[in-house]
Amino acid sequence: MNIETSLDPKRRAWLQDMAVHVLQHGLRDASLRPLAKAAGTSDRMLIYHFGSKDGVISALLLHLAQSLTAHLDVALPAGRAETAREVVEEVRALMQSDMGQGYMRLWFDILSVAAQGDGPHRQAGHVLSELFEGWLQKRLPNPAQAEAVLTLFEGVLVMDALDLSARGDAALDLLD
Amino acid sequence: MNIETSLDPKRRAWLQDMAVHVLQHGLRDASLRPLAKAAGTSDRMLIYHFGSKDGVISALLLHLAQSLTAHLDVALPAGRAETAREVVEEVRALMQSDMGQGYMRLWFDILSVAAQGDGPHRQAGHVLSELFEGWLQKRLPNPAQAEAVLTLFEGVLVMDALDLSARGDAALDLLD
DNA sequence: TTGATTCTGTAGCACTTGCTACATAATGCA
DNA sequence: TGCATTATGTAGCAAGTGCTACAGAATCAA
Repeated sequence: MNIETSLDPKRRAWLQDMAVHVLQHGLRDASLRPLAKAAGTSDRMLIYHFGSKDGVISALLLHLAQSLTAHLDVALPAGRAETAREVVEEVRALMQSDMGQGYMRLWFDILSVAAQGDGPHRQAGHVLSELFEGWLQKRLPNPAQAEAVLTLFEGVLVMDALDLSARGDAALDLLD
Repeated sequence: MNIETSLDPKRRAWLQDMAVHVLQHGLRDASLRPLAKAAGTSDRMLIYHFGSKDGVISALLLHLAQSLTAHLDVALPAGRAETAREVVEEVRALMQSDMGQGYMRLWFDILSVAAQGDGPHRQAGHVLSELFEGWLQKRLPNPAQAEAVLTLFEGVLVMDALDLSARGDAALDLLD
């Protein structure tokens, strides 16, 4: 079953392809057959290699979390001196790209399942939050701000998802 | 078909019962047969009276929005002078109740579908946002704060949903 | 070469989904 | 009373769900 061979190149390729599919279509209707089709294999194979659908989704969420941080580091490298507001607005702008929109959909899918009490999705939420908070710490003029900025940014994200960006703009004034 | 007879007592009773069910189980697996069972009728009847599943869900979301504001007004009547932080913390505490948790799950379900571009859910998101923003305006010492406070509160809600309340606490300091 | 283990395709099962066909019962109007 | 509209139950369909059974192919150790 190769339960923990993340280095298996075939699995990596599958995860890569499935990640693309999920970023386009969301986690909500990520069922085995479409996922398998996106990966160029069959549902039978996914079950065989990951044990169950939950196994597939968990591996996929981990892979996506790593992809996101990689993308963030490339798009917005650390080191430039910025105000908290500038940092937030840069990430916010990044989230308007196609890739960003995909991650945003994914994020809300995770939240809605996590809010129902699902363990794996809540854990994925924690991982992503911590990754992003660490990323913020390295770029904020005052790293102690990271928790507050993270929370505020989540709110801004919600507003942007609802096409209510003006509310988010107003909230950014709290950072000055 | 009685397309707009919201006053029809039978429909109102159905919506009431379905709302209870949705607050307990979330919108995510709110399919016709369970909903019909909760309402004491059949899927056949729901389709007949609401036209389609979308018709059922739309009516249900509207009903739930009205219920929420009613609950909020009862639990936290306006008129007492409070700081912005006190207002937020009171609503936040209310959201920890069983009823509040139900609405929170509902809210994230709406967000995750709205983020995929679904019209009716996005509209429901707007309605709920505006209702809540108006509710905030009537209670904040400075009503102009409402937009920023709304955004911040959404972020706090996300953190609480992930059991990361400490992050939310840190963000509340921004209000002082 | 043999034998065991790992892989992969084809079918299919039991279930849930939204929705429809059809027949029947209830209801209001003439 | 007769008729037409409305209302409701029973069955079922086509599609999609996660997952399994079974058979055959590939691979590797002996």
